Amino acid sequence: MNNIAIQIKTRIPNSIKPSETPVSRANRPELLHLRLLKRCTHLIQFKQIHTHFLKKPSDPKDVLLTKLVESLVNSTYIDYAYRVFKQMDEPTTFVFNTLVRGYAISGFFNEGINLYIEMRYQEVEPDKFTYPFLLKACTAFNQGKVVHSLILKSAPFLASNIYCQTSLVSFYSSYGHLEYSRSVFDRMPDRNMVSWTAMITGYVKQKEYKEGLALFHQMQIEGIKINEMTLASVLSACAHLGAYEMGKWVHTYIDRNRVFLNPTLGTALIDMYSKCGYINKASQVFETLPLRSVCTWNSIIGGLAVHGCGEEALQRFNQMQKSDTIPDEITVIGVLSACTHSGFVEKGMELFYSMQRDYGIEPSIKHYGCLVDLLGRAGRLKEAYEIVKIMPIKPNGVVWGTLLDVCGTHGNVELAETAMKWLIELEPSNDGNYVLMSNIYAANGQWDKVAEMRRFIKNKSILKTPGCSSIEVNNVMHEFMVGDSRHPRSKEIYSMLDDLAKRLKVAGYVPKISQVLLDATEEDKR
DNA sequence: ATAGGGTTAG
Repeated sequence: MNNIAIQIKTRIPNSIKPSETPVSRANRPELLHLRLLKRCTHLIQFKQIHTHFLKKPSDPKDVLLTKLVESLVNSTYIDYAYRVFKQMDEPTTFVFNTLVRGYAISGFFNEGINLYIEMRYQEVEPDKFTYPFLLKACTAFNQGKVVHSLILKSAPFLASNIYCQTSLVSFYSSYGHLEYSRSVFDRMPDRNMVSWTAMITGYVKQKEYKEGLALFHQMQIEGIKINEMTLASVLSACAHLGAYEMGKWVHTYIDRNRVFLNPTLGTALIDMYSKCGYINKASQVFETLPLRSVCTWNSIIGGLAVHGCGEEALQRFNQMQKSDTIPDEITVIGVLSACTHSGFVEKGMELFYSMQRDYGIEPSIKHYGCLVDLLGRAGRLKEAYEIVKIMPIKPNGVVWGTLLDVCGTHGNVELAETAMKWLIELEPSNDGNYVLMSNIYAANGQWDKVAEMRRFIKNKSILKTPGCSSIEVNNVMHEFMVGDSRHPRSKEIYSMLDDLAKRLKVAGYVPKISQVLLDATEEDKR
């Protein structure tokens, strides 16, 4: 840590004591400063060089200060970088850009935006680097729109810059405005792999998985190169859709083209197999990965958890800690979920109450949600309700919904009603809650309450989300809704379903109809 | 010096 200070003292004594020997050509202090700057990691080292430089500044002064600002920003010492910046005679576009970037990556978004304003006041011209950085400092849709108009109005020569445009595509999609992303994307004169990937990722992040995959297919038709980032997004779409064939195709592509399975792509692949129901394949991929990140571990642990492989999930958790990977809050959610799905109640509680001490992770509302589920599914409804009552974070709809769900499983109508009261406040238009409550009444034979519930739903005009499922055939995703007749071969499909139902009946399969809403005919329930 | 990536409780 003090190496650099020692080096300054031993290697350039002439500038510490200026009266001694004259500076030789081979020992020019400004070059030494620059060389030493590259090796700085701690703030104190930067300060030493800075102080040393100020005592005997070499010309031009701004050259070293610029380098110093850049190094400080890259080491996230943003406040000190600003102090150095203030000492400059004529800050350049580069320095302003660097500071805007520094503020944006350090989370001081307003400071970043203010610095851009300062830049324009001082009549320093923005360049092609300025706006991608400025967009990183934007924290609201409207701010990004302003930046977009700034580009169009005050820097029209940048409007067709691929970096600025890709930044806009990605900015708009992260604020949920895919139509804006798409309009920028469609107007781009040149699109490369990065811009296509940004647009695909935009769709995937906004849960428009089918559109994301469609764009990926188009990207391939147009012969654009793809890389591991593209494929990670595509696999995420496959995971959410359950598009197993497409996911397998990506895996084959990776193998055939020797795409490097970096931790991100590996994680996406594991998650795809796991969400498609192939937990063994997920484990296989996990084993073969050369590098794993905390997300990789989280994905396999969470996958094992929901597949009911609690023992294996706990083993992975131990293995993870032995491999010096620090668990994060998502890891804990995965492990708690493993305990829930395998009935390890005590183990789960132990983890919950020690997570702060052992891992420095403060329980979030999601962890409390897991705890309620853990106790509730095990039938310990009283304790689950106690947690909801005393938890330090205001319980949200998920927490009350969890409680409602476990009340259904264990037939506690009274507590279910309590949960429902809160859910009417917190999630008034979540139709699933009303259906669940109604089913709980039905299972308990309280048909009058079921009818009351139904009137309530009708009065509040709550729309039931249509049941929807999808299936992939020859790489095309087909969506089906309840009562759907949009498919060109829907008549054939329904007659096939009838046939299947008959054959299931013959085979002794009994559909679970006890909890179907209301007093429908036996036939409809089935 | 710039743009794009994976995992998260009912």
